[in-house]
Amino acid sequence: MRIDLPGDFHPEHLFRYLSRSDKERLHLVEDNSVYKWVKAGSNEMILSIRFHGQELQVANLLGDIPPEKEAWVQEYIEEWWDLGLNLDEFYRICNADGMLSGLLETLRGVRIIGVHDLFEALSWAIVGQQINLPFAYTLKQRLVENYGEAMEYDGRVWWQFPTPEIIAGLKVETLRGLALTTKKSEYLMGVAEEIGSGRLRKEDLLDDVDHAYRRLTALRGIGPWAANYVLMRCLRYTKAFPVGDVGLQNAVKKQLGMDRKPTEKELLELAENWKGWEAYATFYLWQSL
DNA sequence: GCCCAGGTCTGTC
DNA sequence: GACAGACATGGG
Repeated sequence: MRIDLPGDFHPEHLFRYLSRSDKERLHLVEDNSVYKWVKAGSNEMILSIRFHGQELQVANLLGDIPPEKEAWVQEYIEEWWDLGLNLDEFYRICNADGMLSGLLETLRGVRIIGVHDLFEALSWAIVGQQINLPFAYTLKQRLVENYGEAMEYDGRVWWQFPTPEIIAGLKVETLRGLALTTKKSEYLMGVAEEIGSGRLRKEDLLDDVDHAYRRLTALRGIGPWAANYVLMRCLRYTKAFPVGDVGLQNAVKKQLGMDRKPTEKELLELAENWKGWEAYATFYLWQSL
């Protein structure tokens, strides 16, 4: 099947982002294609997504894509790469902003790469707090390879992120053994329990960003940064804004040639120009590093 | 060895 | 509400 791409889409940005760690186990980038093992209800597929001009050619390595699942596949990919969003308003904001206008020259067309699964997004936010990104990927790899489901196909091992049920059933000491801190282990298991029990569901967070923020920050281990990170990457609110993010701070420091990181107050002042598109501004600034 | 890393919680004032 | 200290480990 085929999926049309937005006119300004540049796959090299996507490839760069998806390839940024060799510890990533949840998708594979090779040649001109992206591969991912997905479950659509009772159907399992290894999607092969190939870039061909302004369209994607999508296939299933495990067989055909069932006709009744085509819409699911299209929606899955469009949500993953935010293909359905019109960025014209964001571009106008960039062009009117001294700092962002420069970024637009190289990044135009870049879209926020999403994380479908709420548990995975929250886990990544918890794991990645206050550590460098390479180490965060190491921890994620350990979680996936120890507690995720594996499948062998075509001489490779394909992985699913661990389910909340599995993680909730572990012991703190076990997760400590992966080099997670005691606190992070507790946070992870708490979130796993909350989602696994059905008390926290992604679909309940999609309508109202303020409600979603309150619900997320009520979880132990999820503070303002992590909540906004999840609002941005998983729930796709374009106004989510992880102000406390050190990557964002470093990007602004670099763009403005500052000799120190900007304060939160300074960031909020800059963001006055980005109303409604703070998440995209943040993502573009991340990409500028 | 030192500083920093895609922060959050807890206790104190 | 503001602020300091603890958390704990890896990367540069």
